[in-house]
Amino acid sequence: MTATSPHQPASPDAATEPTPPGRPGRPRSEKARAAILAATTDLLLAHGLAAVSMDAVAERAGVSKATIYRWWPSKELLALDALYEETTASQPRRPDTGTLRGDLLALLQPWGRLVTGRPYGRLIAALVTQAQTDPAFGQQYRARFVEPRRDEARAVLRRAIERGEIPAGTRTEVALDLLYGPLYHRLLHGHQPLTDKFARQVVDYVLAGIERQ
Amino acid sequence: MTATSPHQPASPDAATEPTPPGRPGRPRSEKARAAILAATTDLLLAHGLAAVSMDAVAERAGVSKATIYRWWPSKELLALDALYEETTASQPRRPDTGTLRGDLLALLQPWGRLVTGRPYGRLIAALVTQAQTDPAFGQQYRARFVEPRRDEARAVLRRAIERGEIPAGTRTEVALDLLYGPLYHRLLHGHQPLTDKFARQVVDYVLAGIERQ
Amino acid sequence: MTATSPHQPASPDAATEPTPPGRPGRPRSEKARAAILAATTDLLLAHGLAAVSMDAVAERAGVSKATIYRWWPSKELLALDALYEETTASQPRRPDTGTLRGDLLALLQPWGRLVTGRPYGRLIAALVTQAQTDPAFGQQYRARFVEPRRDEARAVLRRAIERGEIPAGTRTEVALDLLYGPLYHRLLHGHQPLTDKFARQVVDYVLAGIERQ
Amino acid sequence: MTATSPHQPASPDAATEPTPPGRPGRPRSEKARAAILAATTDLLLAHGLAAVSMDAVAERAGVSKATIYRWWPSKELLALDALYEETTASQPRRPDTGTLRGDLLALLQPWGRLVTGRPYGRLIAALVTQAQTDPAFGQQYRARFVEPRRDEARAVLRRAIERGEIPAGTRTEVALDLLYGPLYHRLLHGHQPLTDKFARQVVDYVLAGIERQ
DNA sequence: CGGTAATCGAGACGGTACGTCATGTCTTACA
DNA sequence: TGTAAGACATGACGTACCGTCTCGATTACCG
Repeated sequence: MTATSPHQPASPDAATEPTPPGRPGRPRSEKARAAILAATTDLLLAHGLAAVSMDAVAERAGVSKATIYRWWPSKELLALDALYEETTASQPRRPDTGTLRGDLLALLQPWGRLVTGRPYGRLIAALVTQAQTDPAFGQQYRARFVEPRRDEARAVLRRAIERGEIPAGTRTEVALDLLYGPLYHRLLHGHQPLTDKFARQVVDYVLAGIERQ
Repeated sequence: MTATSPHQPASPDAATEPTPPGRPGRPRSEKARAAILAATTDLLLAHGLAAVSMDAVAERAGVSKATIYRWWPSKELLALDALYEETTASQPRRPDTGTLRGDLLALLQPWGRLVTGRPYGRLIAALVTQAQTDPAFGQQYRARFVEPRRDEARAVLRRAIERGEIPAGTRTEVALDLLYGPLYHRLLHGHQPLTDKFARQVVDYVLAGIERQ
Repeated sequence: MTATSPHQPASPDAATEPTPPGRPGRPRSEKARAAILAATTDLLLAHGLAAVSMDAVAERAGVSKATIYRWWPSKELLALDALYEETTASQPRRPDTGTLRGDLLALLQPWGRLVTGRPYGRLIAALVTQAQTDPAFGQQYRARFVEPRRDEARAVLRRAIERGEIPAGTRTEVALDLLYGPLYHRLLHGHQPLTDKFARQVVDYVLAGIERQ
Repeated sequence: MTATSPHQPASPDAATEPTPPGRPGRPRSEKARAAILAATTDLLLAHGLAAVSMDAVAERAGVSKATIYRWWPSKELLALDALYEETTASQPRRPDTGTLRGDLLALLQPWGRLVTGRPYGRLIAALVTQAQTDPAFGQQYRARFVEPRRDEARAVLRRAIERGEIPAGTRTEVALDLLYGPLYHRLLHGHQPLTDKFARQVVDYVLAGIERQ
């Protein structure tokens, strides 16, 4: 489900281009699309997902509720799109510092800074909550926000194996959870701060674990 | 905030005894208290926190809404109490298997089985979400569900240090996040299953990391 | 369905007293009831039934929509009650002028003045329209606004028969339609004005018809 | 306003010919016109005017909403045209039975059968309602559905005067209301059935009244 | 025969109102 | 004082029409 495909006609995973040309009917208003996403982002970062009501978004965006429902079936998926558009200015990175340690730090530390820099923790928690109840949503959420990070880190680990830096038998999937799990844990539970130093300690723990196995 | 103290009169952290004796007026109905918590637990496990409305709890418990609000200021704190009462049949354990590895497995694996055995993941996500917005609630949540587990694991690590099984300089706080973080990660994000085997792999990774540092 | 009985619990034709005493729960707000009916009457006479939206009534009455729906299932029945309360200050009359002609004029002419004095024609048309679609509503409407007038006129005709003023075999039901039908016709279709003079001409026509049959 | 003239360019009372020839541009689609009226008639007789939404008509007729609005400014005028086309298969009649009573019965009884044979009462009520609010519409409605009947009956009465069957001073306008008023009354209010017998009784009452005056 | 101009289909859009639901507060009568 | 019952203001929900609009495609005429 993306922002640029009506959800009733069920064009699953339609292209993201703003308006497929040469189609009958009035084309979609790019202005409205942008206003809706901007209004959603504002409300999201200011007061959390609970404050995002379709009425509030419609009013703030100067748009009718029907227009929102035409393109997004729920406020959760709307929030997903808004957050995605907001955060994916930062393109997927391909760090290559020459060492595994450098690469992992280049992944984890900027991510930590991003999610602690603005109240994203609140949003991620809300999205995770929704994902528990709505499996389709959960799949969307993971595909956009979780898997890309895991893919990056997995690639980094594989390159280290190819370089002979770590053993070929390394359990990479578990390592991924050991890398991101503690960061999410601190982000969501807040029992301790999520800092660059903490990310470095996590990386060092995991590297030590890898080398000893 | 506990179930047995009216929240308006602000008797912070009042004792949990059912009814302070020798007070004027009609005593609190223990029957109502139990019915409310039972109804909440039922709704919670059946359909998640979103399905817990004060109206629904009142109707199912055969109780008036005012009575619920008399003792719990929000459905979230009500859910917290209900969940606590439900899960704390399982007492805090003091595992002592003789080895650090055995102790950690005795902590993590039963916990993993508990939270995956029933739809607790959904509840934990919802409570974490609420904790992001409401700091007082967050403190309650952590004090009841997060810190006790960390305390147990911290004690286990300390005993291992005293036994000389691991170095005295071990960064125990980080280790705690490396132990529980990955489990929470899989529980909440669901990208991979949370199994006994996974818990064991996590423990082994962390132990290896500890020994190398 | 009356204004003073909740429509869900289905207490058909409950008493009209504002609040049955000695019942548990918060009593109905008489203030809200009056404000709702007043707001409805205002909107009704100013712009017709089409302008009566539940939202508009709620706002104007300073009342929540839920409160309106608790007592009236539709805006049509609300309008019915409002109009009834508005017009039934004028009690059912028992004219007795000594002659049939005088009695009939005493019924028809004031009625004609009432319905032409304010824009009631519009309302009656709207209620009649609703009555066509909703039989239950139609029965309510007739019982409140049509039958009482027919009852009055029927009584007048019967007394004239008892006095020997008109034949015992007079077809009174048809006569009632001949008396009120033309007045409704002019009120609703507006092809000619509904005046006192017209009412008098109708009465004279019908009296002449009665005597010749 | 007729179906065959665009209402914006304001060609008041334009001819009904399908397409004025010798004009630039694509000619009006007769197919669309017929489909729109047919769809409207279907909806009208099946569920009443309230069920006639522009969206519904457009979908059922396989036509775009813009095309409807191009030719009819409101669903009420659309319904008027549809109803007119539907009912004016029955041409204006010129009854001549030789007697006034026969002529009047020849007018009233078929009309009664027509309007009770299908749910026209509902439509007439709805149109009358609209006529109360929109004077221009009211004029259209009367010109098409009310005045023609009155014209017929008026002609019948005048011929009776010329034949010397009734007095020259007969108040014909009032008589017209006495003839049609009761029938409309029963049609719209439904308190008693509108039958041939009732029409006959009305005619007899009025004839008796005429002769006595 | 190409240009002009009116239609038509499709459908997106800003609005308004619908009827329902949950929240948290309140008012009463009873225990 | 505590409780059951239940009325209330508030505000969001998701849907349905309204009347307007912007497209591209079609179909006549007129030069």
